[in-house]
Amino acid sequence: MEQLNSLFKEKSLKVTPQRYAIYKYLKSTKSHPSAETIYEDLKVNYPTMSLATVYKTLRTLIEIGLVKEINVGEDNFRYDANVDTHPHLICRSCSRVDDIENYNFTFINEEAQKLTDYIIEDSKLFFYGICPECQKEGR
Amino acid sequence: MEQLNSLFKEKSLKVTPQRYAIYKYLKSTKSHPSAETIYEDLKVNYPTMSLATVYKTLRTLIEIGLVKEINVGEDNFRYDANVDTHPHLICRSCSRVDDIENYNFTFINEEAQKLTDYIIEDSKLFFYGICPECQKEGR
DNA sequence: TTCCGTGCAAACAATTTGCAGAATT
DNA sequence: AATTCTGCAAATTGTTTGCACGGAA
Repeated sequence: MEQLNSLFKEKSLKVTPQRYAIYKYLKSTKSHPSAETIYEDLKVNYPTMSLATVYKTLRTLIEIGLVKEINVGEDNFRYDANVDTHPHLICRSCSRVDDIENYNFTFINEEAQKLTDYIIEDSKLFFYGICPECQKEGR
Repeated sequence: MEQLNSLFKEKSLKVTPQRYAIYKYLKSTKSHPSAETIYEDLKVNYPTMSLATVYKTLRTLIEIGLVKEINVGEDNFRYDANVDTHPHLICRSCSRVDDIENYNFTFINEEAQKLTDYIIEDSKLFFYGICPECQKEGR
């Protein structure tokens, strides 16, 4: 949360309860929720929270680099407060999205840099398959 | 086009001028167009073409595996008739999308497989940076 | 003749925007 | 006190759907 406070001060953005709650929520989960899901979950404790505020806050957090936006092939975006570049696992049966952690994939950026005249700054890597739970269910 | 003809026959789908044109267009370009762009470009020669038909055809082509859908972080999807798994380069200045070809990245699937209990079937890899043209323009 | 596809318009869903009132600095 | 943010509703945009007509098998 210190990151939020100091970065907001620096950019002269206001730390409102809504913004705080949204960022804290994203920091606390690994489920890569959509805006709608964030909204639904926060509404319980923040009954006046509006979906528009969720979207506006997410946009702000993305702009200052505290959140990343991903699209795994659905009709909506998902949000992740883990901004370290890391691969995602997407289950094509239940649509859950997991992280691959503790493994450094950044070498692929360097690998790609050798193959192109682009200046490569970042990458997104998605693996598609079947999660352990769905395998057990025989899906 | 043989792929289209034989696959369509197999699935008892009809090869209409619209479907043929959309697939031929996608096969002929490396620009990863959106549905809207495909529609605009084909309208010149197919004045009765409808955007709904473009969407329906793309859905059909995806289902039989002749086209892949990608989302590079924009508000819409882009379509690619190169269905071999290959990485994409996205310019964060002009939004163009290029391919990385002639390099096999599939080893990352195997690499990821070691790190997870998912059954990994496919992957999507996007590199973000600045394309050569935008570099020249100093963007 | 049957079935499937097209194209129009309407429907839908995700996201953005405008603005008045409210809260933060 | 000044500025920024919230929350509502309306607007916008990308995509899908329903359905009558047309055309291919």
